[in-house]
Amino acid sequence: MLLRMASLFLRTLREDPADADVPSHRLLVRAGYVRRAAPGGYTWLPLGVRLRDKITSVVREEMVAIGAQEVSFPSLLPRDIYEASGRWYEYGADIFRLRDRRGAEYLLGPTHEEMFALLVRDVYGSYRDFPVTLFQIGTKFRDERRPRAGLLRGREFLMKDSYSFDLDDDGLARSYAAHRAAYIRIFDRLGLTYTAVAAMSGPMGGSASEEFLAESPVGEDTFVGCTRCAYAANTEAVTTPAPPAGDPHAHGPLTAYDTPDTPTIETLVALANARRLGGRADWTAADALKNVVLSVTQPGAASSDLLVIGVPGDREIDLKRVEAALFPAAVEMFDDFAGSPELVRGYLGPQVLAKLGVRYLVDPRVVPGTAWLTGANEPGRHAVNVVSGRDFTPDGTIEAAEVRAGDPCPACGQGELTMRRGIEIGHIFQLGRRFADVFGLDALGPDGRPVRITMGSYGIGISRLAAAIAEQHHDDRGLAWPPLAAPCDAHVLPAGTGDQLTAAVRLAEELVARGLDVLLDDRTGVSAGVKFTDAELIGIPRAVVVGRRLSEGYAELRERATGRREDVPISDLVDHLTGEGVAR
RNA sequence: CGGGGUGUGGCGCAGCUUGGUAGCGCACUCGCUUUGGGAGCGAGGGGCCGUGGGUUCAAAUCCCGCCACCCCGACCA
Repeated sequence: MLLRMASLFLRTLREDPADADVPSHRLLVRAGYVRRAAPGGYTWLPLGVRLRDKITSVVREEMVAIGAQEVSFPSLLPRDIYEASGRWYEYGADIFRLRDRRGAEYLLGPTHEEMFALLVRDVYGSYRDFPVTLFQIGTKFRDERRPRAGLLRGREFLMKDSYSFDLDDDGLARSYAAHRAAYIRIFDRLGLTYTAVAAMSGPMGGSASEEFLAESPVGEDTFVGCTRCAYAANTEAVTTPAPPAGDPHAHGPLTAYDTPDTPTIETLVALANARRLGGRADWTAADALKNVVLSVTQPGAASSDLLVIGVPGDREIDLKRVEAALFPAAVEMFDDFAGSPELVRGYLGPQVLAKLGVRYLVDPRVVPGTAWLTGANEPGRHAVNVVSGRDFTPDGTIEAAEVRAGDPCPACGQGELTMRRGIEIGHIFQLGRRFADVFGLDALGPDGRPVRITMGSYGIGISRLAAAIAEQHHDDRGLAWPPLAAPCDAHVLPAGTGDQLTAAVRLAEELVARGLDVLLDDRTGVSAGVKFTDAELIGIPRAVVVGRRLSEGYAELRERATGRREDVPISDLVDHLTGEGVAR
């Protein structure tokens, strides 16, 4: 199709919008793709709609290619369905809720597992019907705490979500693998640099789970890779290798010392070395056991429980990892020490927790037989030789400590972990039977007995994908779309006062007749320089400048991404642009 | 939700300290010139200064509340 800039609803901005910080947001607004319309909500302008449609087409093609069938659900959903699955509460404040005129409660769908499970239950009943995979492409709503970075994190966004329904675990594994392969094709075709990492499954529950992260300095996810093997994981999913356990009775007796004014690990270690506590002067933060008090609230619960987590003193607690480990509970740092005098802030040790009935979880490095320097549960006192398995017994282990670059790889044990940042563009996981159990999603088996269906759930944030592509494909002049994401295949722009416009229109029409989408800069009274800068800002992969060599029968072909320029006979241009050069 | 910052024509900003009828650049309209790298000259249109209250003869400017946005920390496609 032909887009004529003389009439296109578009106004490019010469300056960066003040509220845009990340490149994708800045450039998408400046180049006239989107405009902010509401907190976390964006208006898509004609160029943006075309961009979105191109990306959507690639996603749709690959979903159809693995046999998925497209449906479309409403966004306005009744409360009871989400109450049945428990997510009315689990999602908490992240859900948009509203009432109709009769007071009935609704939500704006943040994702649609429940609806798909119910749909399949209501339509299909026989084992012969399965497996089946359905998907939709539609608007999702989440009341994000902090929408940011334009399209990267909105409260209303476009998402492709699909769901597989299988009779058994092997089938689910096959559906999952098919989606994984489809996602790889989608992100490859859209020109993204990305990594699939092991992930926690988040609010949907379930087991096997991977996130696709597009590498970007503005990404919100930190993930790790290994220097020696192919291991990659979200930091929340990183596991800590445990050292071998030792003999709890091979240590000297627990001894408490006065350690005034040592509420932090730093001050404690300094004092322990200065006074040679336990007869040694080589204490480090890693010898101390840091005990952090958290307040844990189960979804829908009115009150919260105390939880103490013990980690080596040289590590911080990573609350994101704790929340992932304790999901769906909400976790906060506990700060009401005044109201709980038995918990001595700065001098807390695990020795008393069992007596107090407080749950105690430890880092996997705190194995039985390890001896620690830790609080003595009195202001200004610490104890040495506090031994796990002798002086305290944890209720279990938890991945709560921060992950650091240089940590050993949990997969190969040889390499070290490195940290990178990425934008989550896709998430796939094996849900299992959680929703099928809730809604009684069964198929009648060949033996006449019901078989519980197992589900997979797979998402791609399409509007976020547009931003992620922009993040990876731009320069200081503007956007530079990969061919399959670009709103048009070619940008034709006349530069000159003579017959260039006529020739450019003719060329554009020929290209359109050959199936290309063409952006034609037929604006009059606009200097060539303006057209060039706008073209570079908008970022169509290839531009044809019909200019000063028109009289010789030549036009200039420009490649946006590389900056390559070449004079080509106009008679050859159509073949040039429609030929094998255009990746489909 | 905690910390920091900002709200003035469509966009980017000045004006606020020291109250006195709102200004610059871009964009937009008209005319002439210009036309391969964000053109020049001239003439124009457009703003209840985020919002509500207060102080004052008088508030963009001072005071209080609220709202929104951006950045940094706790969640997710």
